Amino acid sequence: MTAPDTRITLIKTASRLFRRKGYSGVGLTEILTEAGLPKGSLYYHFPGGKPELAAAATRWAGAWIEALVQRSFEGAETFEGGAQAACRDLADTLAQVDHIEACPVLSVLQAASDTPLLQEAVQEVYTSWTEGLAREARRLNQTEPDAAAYALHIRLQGAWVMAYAQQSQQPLLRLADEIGAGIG
Amino acid sequence: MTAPDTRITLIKTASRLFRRKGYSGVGLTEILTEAGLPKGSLYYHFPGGKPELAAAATRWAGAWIEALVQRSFEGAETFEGGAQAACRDLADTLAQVDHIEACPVLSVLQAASDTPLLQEAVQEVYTSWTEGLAREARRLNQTEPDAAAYALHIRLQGAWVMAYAQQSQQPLLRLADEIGAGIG
DNA sequence: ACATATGTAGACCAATCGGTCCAATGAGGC
DNA sequence: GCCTCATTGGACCGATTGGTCTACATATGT
Repeated sequence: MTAPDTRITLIKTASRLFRRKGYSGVGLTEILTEAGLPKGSLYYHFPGGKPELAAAATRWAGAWIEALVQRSFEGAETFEGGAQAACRDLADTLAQVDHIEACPVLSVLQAASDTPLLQEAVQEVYTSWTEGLAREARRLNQTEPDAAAYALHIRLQGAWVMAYAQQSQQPLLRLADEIGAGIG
Repeated sequence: MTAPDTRITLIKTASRLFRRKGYSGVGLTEILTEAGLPKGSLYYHFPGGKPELAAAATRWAGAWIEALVQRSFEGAETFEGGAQAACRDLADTLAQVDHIEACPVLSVLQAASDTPLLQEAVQEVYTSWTEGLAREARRLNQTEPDAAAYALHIRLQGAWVMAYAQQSQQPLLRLADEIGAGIG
């Protein structure tokens, strides 16, 4: 396996497992077994160990979701329309496997309180999401684009939590409907 | 220490630690040390071990938050007013200590995927919250009370996540303002 | 052909994990 | 005084934790 492949394999595997059991719920051995790699590779690519791997996984997953949302907004002509599309695309993506997975960033958040590296990574991703949404809001001539972006971010977060807890895409679809109906 | 005291001490201590580090991030030894109790007591009161303790802690914390929100709604004359009060009361409660703590139910959620006892407890609490809010919505003659309750629940969840990530009560206060301004 | 650098492979470590088990304690009924 | 039963105290267990260290494979440049 070539070097860059090993790195990205570790990141993807770690991210997937963190989403299922949370940062502290996954051991290095489990990650390495699933990735089919020895411990030496991990500590070669991530000398900082588990926290550094998790920070990289958080940023990688964060960028992936941001790209997904941005794609949803591409065809939209209003901010509301884009927001609805984002909710539905996210719902569909989550429903592609039998188990609804948690937000990869959230799944790592509760371990961030005593891991500065993770704290930084999470805040960076969240900030980037809000800014990305605000950019779309401005592009679509939304009044108060920053407030609208922030509000949407929060609702997506909340709906995803509920979707994960209930193991159903319904909360996200319901959010899309609410946005369409203009429910505050 | 009398029997009921021991039980509630364990629940409170566990809930507090789970909020900081998540279910998997806290060991039984840490809980017992903080509680000043031996292992025998834990397995006497919670024969099911850590999962059973966590389920009890989730329900206890869930009821506590539900009571807080209900109190916020008591003086309200509109659903929006009650929602604003709930956001602000929650923000104030979280700001009473230097560190903004996570939602106790959320802090246990990511461990629920392979722990049926926890899965049940979390779903029970979330359902109870939504129903409680819906009751207030009906009392205050909100049109579509169920939808309004669900929407508020989701926004509170999301805002709390952001508040925890940013270690600031601002997201919750901002949500209160949005509700007042009628931003969708 | 040889030296060097880049990764991989995995044995090994102390510390901690959740859990089990039983002896000691102490209050209440008789 | 004694018996009983609820509860506490804590030693102990095998498994797993994150992390370290060294030996080895492979590729590349000369």
